[in-house]
Amino acid sequence: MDEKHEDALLTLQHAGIAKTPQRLGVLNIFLAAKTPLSLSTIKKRLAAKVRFDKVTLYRILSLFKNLGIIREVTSRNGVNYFEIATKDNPVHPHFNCLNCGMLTCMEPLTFSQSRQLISPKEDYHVDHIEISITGLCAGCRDATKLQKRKN
Amino acid sequence: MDEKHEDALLTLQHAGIAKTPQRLGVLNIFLAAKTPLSLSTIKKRLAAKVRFDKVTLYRILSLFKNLGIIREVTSRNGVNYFEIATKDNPVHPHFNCLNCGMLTCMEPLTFSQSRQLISPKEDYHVDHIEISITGLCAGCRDATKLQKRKN
DNA sequence: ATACTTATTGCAACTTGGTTGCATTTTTGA
DNA sequence: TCAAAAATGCAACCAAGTTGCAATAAGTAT
Ligand SMILES: [Mn+2]
Ligand SMILES: [Mn+2]
Ligand SMILES: [Zn+2]
Ligand SMILES: [Zn+2]
Repeated sequence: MDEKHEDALLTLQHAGIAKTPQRLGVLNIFLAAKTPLSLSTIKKRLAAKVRFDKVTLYRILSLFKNLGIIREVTSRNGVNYFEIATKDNPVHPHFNCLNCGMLTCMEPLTFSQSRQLISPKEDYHVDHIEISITGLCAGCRDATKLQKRKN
Repeated sequence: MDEKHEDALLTLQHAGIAKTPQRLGVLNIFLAAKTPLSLSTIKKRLAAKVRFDKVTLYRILSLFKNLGIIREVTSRNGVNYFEIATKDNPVHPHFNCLNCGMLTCMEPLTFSQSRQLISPKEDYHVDHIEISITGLCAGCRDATKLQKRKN
């Protein structure tokens, strides 16, 4: 039996929701992913596994998000990304390449780092802090250098 | 002559683009705003001033953004917000109330604060760091307390 | 295993946000 | 004031996401 498939089954079982092929498919995609996934990416990968309607995918993502199985990662271009939200994958900053659009996960902040971010005078109840860093990834930066050399 | 109107005129002049009523209208709305504005808010406020088409508004916002007159502020719900990008209004974190959706501007980070956020090993070229904090604003927190007391 | 109940999916229709091409109007600058 | 250039408005279009409901699949008790 597939290792990932087992994890996916357990997750749905623990959440107390039905184990449908579509949900297992989505969950396995997240479990295998190393970066946050856009909706279109999920759609493509899921299509290779199981028959599904776009409405179903929206509902599954919304359900998983509400159950805390996945979390949403906001990005510049308004496209929504998602990633798995397990205990060993706490909230962390993301790097967003302006050129290729790729999102990569960065190391989570330490407690003292995150405390520095909040001005103590602000009397807000903080739920969470999202940090997103934009720039050029290593690949795109090198490509740009080559480009410049050519010109 | 209106003070803000004057600022708006100068901004367009400096950018070297035509001074149309629609652009002046949008600019004055931004100059008067204390928080980032959503598209729908801008639309409403502009409609009270001048006749315009939605296409025009999209084009103006896109133009202003490219010229660096305004900047985009990403938010949780995928709705795009914009704020004026003058020298005395540098990039800064935002607080986003989960209950009422309100976005408020926070103090900009100091250089040492922002440097702490980047793990030195990451070989990315950083363009800018966006910090967005979610939680409950003072008003909504109090309302929640009252709610709880009632129950 | 079967039958019943409940949850989930697929489909179609619709809403909303945003884009494109082009004719009309406005602004600019001579 | 007038011609050239720029910006706007309009209509048509596209894509993303939502809703209601009937068909189907999963859970559950017998
Ligand atoms: Mn991540
Ligand atoms: Mn701000
Ligand atoms: Zn890149
Ligand atoms: Zn609030």
